[in-house]
Amino acid sequence: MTTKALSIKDIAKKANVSITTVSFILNGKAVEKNISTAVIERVEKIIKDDGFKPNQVARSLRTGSSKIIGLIVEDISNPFFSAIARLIEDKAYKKDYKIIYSSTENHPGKMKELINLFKSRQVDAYIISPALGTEQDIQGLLDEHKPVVLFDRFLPSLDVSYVGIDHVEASYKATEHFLKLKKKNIALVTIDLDVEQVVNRYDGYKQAILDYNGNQNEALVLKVPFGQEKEETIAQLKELFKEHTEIDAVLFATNYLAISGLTALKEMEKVVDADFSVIAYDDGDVFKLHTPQISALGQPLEEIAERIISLILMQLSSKDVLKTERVILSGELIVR
Amino acid sequence: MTTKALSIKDIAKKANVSITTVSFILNGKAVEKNISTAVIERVEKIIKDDGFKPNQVARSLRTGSSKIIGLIVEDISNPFFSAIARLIEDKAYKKDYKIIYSSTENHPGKMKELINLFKSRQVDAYIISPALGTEQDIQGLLDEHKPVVLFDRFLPSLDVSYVGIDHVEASYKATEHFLKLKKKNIALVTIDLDVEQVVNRYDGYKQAILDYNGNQNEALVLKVPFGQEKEETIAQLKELFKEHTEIDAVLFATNYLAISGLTALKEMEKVVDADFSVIAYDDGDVFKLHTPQISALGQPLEEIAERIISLILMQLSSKDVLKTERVILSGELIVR
DNA sequence: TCATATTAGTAAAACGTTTTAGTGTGGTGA
DNA sequence: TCACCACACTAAAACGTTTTACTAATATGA
Repeated sequence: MTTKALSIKDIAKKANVSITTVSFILNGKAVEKNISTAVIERVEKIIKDDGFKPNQVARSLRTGSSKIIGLIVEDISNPFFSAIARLIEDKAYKKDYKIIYSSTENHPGKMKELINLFKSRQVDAYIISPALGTEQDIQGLLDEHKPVVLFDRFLPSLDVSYVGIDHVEASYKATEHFLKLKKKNIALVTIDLDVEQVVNRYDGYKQAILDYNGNQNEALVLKVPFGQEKEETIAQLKELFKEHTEIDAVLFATNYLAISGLTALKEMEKVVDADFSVIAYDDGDVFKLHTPQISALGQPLEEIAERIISLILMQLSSKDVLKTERVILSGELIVR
Repeated sequence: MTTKALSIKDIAKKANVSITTVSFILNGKAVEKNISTAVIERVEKIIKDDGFKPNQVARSLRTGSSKIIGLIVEDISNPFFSAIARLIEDKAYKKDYKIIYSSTENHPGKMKELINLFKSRQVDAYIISPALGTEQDIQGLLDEHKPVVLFDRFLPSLDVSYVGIDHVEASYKATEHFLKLKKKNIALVTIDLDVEQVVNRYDGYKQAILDYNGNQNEALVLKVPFGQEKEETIAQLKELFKEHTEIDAVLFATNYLAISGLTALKEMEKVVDADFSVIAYDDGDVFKLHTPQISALGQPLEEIAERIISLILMQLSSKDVLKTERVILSGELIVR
């Protein structure tokens, strides 16, 4: 039963033509290369009847390209990333590209390893949600003129294409919403990381309070250490809410912080209501089904995926290096 | 800046040895092949200093294996699958295997396409959560003696390894829990699909009611059409709950059905409480944070991933075809 | 001293494609 | 009739490895 896979040679033999001819036909170069329609049809019939599929590995070796796009995210099991992955995969598939992915798991060395691994597999393009300190690794790809698109997180020191949302605007909108509801003591729960998209969320929050002459109080800004255990975060949050009973609104800067926050509140038996409002970054079933429903800053997942893929495909289909493009989309405040 | 990647030839030239020698060293066959330690050290130093990484594509072409495992699921953005994917990826990575994945999206033809694509990429092994009607495709892989492990869903007609949980037992446990709480009218919300793991959930439910002399009522079993739009499902559920006000407990047979169910209840303003209990299949933050908290049948994700990978690796490392193994784990009823 | 082992390596084929540089035939124009 | 071109196709190199079969030199045993 173990039949060795057919090769182009078998097809050539069967059709009584050369390997070259079969290859031309396979690659749609038949007319251009003056292959007669009779031969084309004969060969195509055999290919179809025998179900011959060219060996992509050999093809990659020869052409240097693989029709594979590498996707590197921090954690594929984060709903935001898995949703994006699914959408990207779907769109890429339609253009005959496959996705090979990996999670970096906040492990600093892993990015370099992954990039090397992907390179040795002759991956054609890279879609990366970059961790801190991976600038050089990504610059390496750019130096080799590989198509690269960053998303979700941006590295300002790199001249590279990017798709993401305007985090200043998004957290401004959320904070503004609180202020219009006459909230006086708005807390921000964010992470302790000096990267653009985190800083931006903080900036939008601060700017809104400033513009509305709100109550500025650094004590209400909690910066959770990056990568900290969930239990620890919950404990910290409980303390915040206990110490600062004046808090009447909280903006959580990531979806998992919001989940930890809601867990903390639940454990404290503190309810979310008109006197204590919450907005979460990224939307999800958890927030929709929560009692009461939780307002959220939704990211336009479909559009993010669409833009990423079209940037990648443009670079892939162009002979020369295109100039980088930064796509900044708007988050949507979903008031519940 | 565009430096062509180094090849084994460059290393050989630089070290003044043959390509063969470098290859032997790279593959740890140096001593076996009587290469002197002096040469080994010299070559290894050059490899390290120059950061040479062998081209995996060429290696695959020659050896016929790729160090890639294909993962095929219905939808990577389903939290159950993305959680498993993450765990599998992590464990595979440690053994130097990478994952290439795809979602079949309930599209019947896509499985065959994907398998062909993966074959043409010389994927070494397959981890599949099979959709209905894909028996022949998977049998094709078995015929070629490719390592295959199914998970989550099983295809009884195939002699293939499998990792999953005992769904009869799980839904029995859930239903039994309801019965011990003196529930009289226990509804089951499941999907209208004639596959083992779905039928099993139904069987466990029925058996428990039988064993406890409970109230058997087919009208309380809702079989939602597979692949139906969420809105439609919610409407159906509302109708069920409206028509049958006697229902005092509901077991949802999948996580997304539970989410639709909770949404329906929320929209009807019907609360989950002592008089109306709910158990969801698969655990998640949604259920933990729900008010009240929702009991769930948790699957041992870590162990499932562990078992899948170890089955795959065993098959991969064995010369001959191993006999198939079916690993049936227990789901855990998390009472909240 | 001669045959034989052992040591330390290498040349070349093979994996399955793509692509460059041909080849041989028949037709056309002058 | 000769030069040239279009047409229809092909031989062989190349991509970067692994692996088989070999060589040449030295060591060993009788």
